[in-house]
Amino acid sequence: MDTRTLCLAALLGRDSSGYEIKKRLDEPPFCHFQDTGFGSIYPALTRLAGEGLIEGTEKAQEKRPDKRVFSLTENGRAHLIDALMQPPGPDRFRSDFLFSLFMSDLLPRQHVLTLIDQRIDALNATLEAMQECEAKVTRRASRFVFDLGHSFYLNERDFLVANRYRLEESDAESAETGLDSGVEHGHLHDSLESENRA
Amino acid sequence: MDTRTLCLAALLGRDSSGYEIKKRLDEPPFCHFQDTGFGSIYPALTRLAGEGLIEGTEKAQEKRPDKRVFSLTENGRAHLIDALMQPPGPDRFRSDFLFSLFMSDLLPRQHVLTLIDQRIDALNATLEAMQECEAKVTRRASRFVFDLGHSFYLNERDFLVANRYRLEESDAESAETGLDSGVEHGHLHDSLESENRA
DNA sequence: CCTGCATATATCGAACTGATATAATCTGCA
DNA sequence: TGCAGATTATATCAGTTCGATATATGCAGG
Repeated sequence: MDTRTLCLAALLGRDSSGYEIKKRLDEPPFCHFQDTGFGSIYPALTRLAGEGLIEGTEKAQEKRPDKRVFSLTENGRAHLIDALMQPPGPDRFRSDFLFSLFMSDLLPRQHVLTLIDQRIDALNATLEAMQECEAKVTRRASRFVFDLGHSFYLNERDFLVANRYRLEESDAESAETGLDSGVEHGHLHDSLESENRA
Repeated sequence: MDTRTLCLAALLGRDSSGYEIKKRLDEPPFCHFQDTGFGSIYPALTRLAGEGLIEGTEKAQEKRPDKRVFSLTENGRAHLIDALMQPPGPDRFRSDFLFSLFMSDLLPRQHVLTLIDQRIDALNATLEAMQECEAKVTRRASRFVFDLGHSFYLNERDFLVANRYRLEESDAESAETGLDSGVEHGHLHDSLESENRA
C-alpha cells in the first residue's frame, strides 16, 4: 500500500503529526506488514493536504519544535475506504538473510551458522516482546493480524531450530554447480500473484 | 539486496542475458525472497559491465532480437562474496492483504471473508505447485530455502483456515474506536532490526 | 557538564517500481 | 490460412520510495 493511504489509515482514530504517524507505523501490528520512512511520510502529508484529504493545523509548542497536526477529512475517509476495497496487490517480501542462506555454498560454514544463530536470537527477542504486550491488543482486527504475525515468527524460529543441522556439515556435492535454483520449469511463480490481481 | 548483487548471483552458474536473469529471478526459490523488474535489471547490468564486474558480448541471433549475454568476472565473483559477508539488512515485508484485514472494521463483512477465501485458494495453488517441483530442488542451500518458503505458505494457510471464523460475525464493540493498534508502548519494533544491523 | 536519546520537520540523491514502447517469432485455434 | 495472443528481447521514463543527513531543542544519566 502506498504511503499516502498508510497515512490516511494512521489518522483514522486520532489526529497526529508526521512524527507521531511514523512512530505508530513502527509499532506492531502495523510494522508486521509495512515499512515507511520520513522521506515518504512528510511529502505524502503535504500532498494529501493539497488534495483536501487531510487538514493540517500548525501548532506552536512551548518547549518543542512546532508541530503540524493533521486530521482526516470526510473525503479522506472515503478515499481510504475506496483504496481498501480495491483488490490487494501481491505481497512483497525481500530478505537479505534468506538470500545469504541461498548462497551459502560460497560462504564459510561457520559464518552461515552464526547468521542462523543470530536470526534465532532475534526471533526469540521479537516473540518475547510480543508476548509481553499481547494483552494490550484488543481490537478484533488488530488481534487477528497480531496473531498471524506471531505465528509467522514462531514458524520461522521453529524451522531454523529444527533444520539448522542441515547446514552444519560442508556439502561436498554442490560446491560449484552454480545457481541451479533446482527448478527447471517453475510454473508457480504467478499463482499467488494472478489470483490477487485478478 | 540491491539489484546489482542479485544479478551477480544470477550469473554465478550460467552466462545469461537480462531477459534470462529476470526469468530466473521470477522462479522459486529466488522469488521467495526478492522481486525485481526489467527497469532495475537492465541499468544494473550496464553499470556492472562498466565497473568490470561482468563482461557482456553482443550476440546476434537469426530469428530473435539481439541478445547481450553477460558472464561474471573474477572481480564480480569477489564482489558478490564480499556483499554476502556483510551483515544482512532487515527483512522487508509489505502486504496489502494484511493491511486490508487490519482495517477490516471499515469494510463490508462479506468483502473481508471473500478476501480471505481468495487468499486461501491462492496459497493452496502455490503449495500444490511447489509440491510438484519439489523433487527437482536438489542443491542443499536451495532446498533449505525452498523448504522454509513452503513452511511459510503452509503456516499462513493453516492460520487463515483455523481463524477465519473470528471475522465471520460483525464486531459490535470496536466499530469506531479508531486505529487503536492495541499497543500503547511497543518496544519490540527494533529487536529484529537492531540484531541484524548490529 | 556533556553525551546521547527523544521530539519534530525536512530535503536530497540514489535506487526501485510499474507502465509503456518496439519488434519479431512462435503457438494455438477456428 | 489467418490472426490473436504469448514469448523472446531490450530499453526508457515518470513517479515513488529509501536511507542518510541537516537542524534545533529538551531531558535524563553518568
